[in-house]
Amino acid sequence: MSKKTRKHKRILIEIYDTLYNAFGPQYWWPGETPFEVIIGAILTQNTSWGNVEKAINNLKKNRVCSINSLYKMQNKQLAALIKPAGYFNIKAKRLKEFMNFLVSNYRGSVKKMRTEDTQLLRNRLLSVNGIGPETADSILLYALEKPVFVIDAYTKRIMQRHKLVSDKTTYHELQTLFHENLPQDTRLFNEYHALFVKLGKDYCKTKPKCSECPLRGAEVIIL
DNA sequence: GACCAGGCACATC
DNA sequence: GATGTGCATGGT
Repeated sequence: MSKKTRKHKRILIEIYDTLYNAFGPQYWWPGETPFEVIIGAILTQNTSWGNVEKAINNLKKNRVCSINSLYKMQNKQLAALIKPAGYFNIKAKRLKEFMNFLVSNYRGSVKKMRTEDTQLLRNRLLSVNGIGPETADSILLYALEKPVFVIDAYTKRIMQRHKLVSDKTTYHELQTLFHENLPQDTRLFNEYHALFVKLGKDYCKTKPKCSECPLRGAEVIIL
């Protein structure tokens, strides 16, 4: 192992330890079932989680938070129920696209989907209209418990602000960094990403609060 | 009232 | 390949 690689590993673990010590376990994903996690992953695209919860509660109140119900439901009706999550027309379509995918490829069974090879499944998810890299990886990690590191706006922003990666780093490059320098551990990837979001929400928004940030001082390491 | 939030697809150059 | 735009609600 090269000196540089060892450094990367050390820094990524240090960041994790720092965040974990500061915030403790985050108990992610906030969802009761794998299916609900998937719904949330699609609804939370560019949207605050509070609004997503409202939308999911609407589905539950109307007893339609299931594959069968959503598969059969009209786009228009679904859009009305998920309205609080924003982009409701496009998200209704995306949810239905996923239901079609699940029914036609895995007989509507999340469990069956889970037995699919991870790389293959990721590619198939990406081919579904409305599922991009982050949504696919959120589904793989949080709904299906595959060791896949999720990169989101917070992850990118935090890593860039601390000069841990360049401004032009792509989703794939950033993900590869975590995959190559951490043990392939679902629990670790789960907690790590959740901690990034916690840090992002509390300290690393567009207007950062750097003076109180647990990661202050970790600014000058370039990977 | 502006700005932002746990993206993605599509158009255009 | 890079860059711009539409999608939309609810909280700060």
